[in-house]
Amino acid sequence: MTVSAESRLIEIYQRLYQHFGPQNWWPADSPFEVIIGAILTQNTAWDNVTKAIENLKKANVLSCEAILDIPVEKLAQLVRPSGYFNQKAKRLKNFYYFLSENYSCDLKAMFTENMYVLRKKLLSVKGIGPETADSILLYAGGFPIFVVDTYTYRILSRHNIIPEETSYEEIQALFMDSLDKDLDLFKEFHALLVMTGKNYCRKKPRCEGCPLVDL
DNA sequence: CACCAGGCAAGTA
DNA sequence: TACTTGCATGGT
Repeated sequence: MTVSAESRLIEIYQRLYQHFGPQNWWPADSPFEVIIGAILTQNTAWDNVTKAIENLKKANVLSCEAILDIPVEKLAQLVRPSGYFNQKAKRLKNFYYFLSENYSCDLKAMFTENMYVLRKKLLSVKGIGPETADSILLYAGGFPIFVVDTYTYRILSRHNIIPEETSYEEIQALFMDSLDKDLDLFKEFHALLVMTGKNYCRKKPRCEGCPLVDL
């Protein structure tokens, strides 16, 4: 990694923060809701996720035990607005089964684990990949780990800060090696990248003809 | 009508 | 290992 890449990230953060201000992510009332949202928002617009979470609230399905008790078909209907509802109902079940078996449904107990040990365990749950695991660790668990998503990749590659083929973990390491390990910084930076990432067109590889945001 | 959204797992060669 | 495909609703 180059020194210039490090300073570019810090510069980008300063500009985004000055322009948009604090985002106060994750938008949720509790760590429980953060985890639900992290699974439901996979490749899905957040507005649809809020509808699904509203359904869960109305049905009073707001605990580890409730998720495990409700039939998967009913759970699927409740989360239907978030798309991929059959898959996501299973994924919610998978995570809360994992939480039940290993930590007696106690999130605080789970978060006493070492960050990277827990990350590996989360990745072993079917339906939890790198971004979902890191979102849970950062925004529900308060661990200083950086969340990488499609916008993060898109912005960095468009501005030629990283090559096209850079992996998730490489991008994550770039941020974590460049920035102070500050929880609020990690939370805000990821949120700001999502905000501005929506302004980038999706075409590959270098989005010929598409304007870049002035970072 | 087409395209996209805060991914991930499973199948194929 | 390196691609490809299925999953699916709702907004623009």
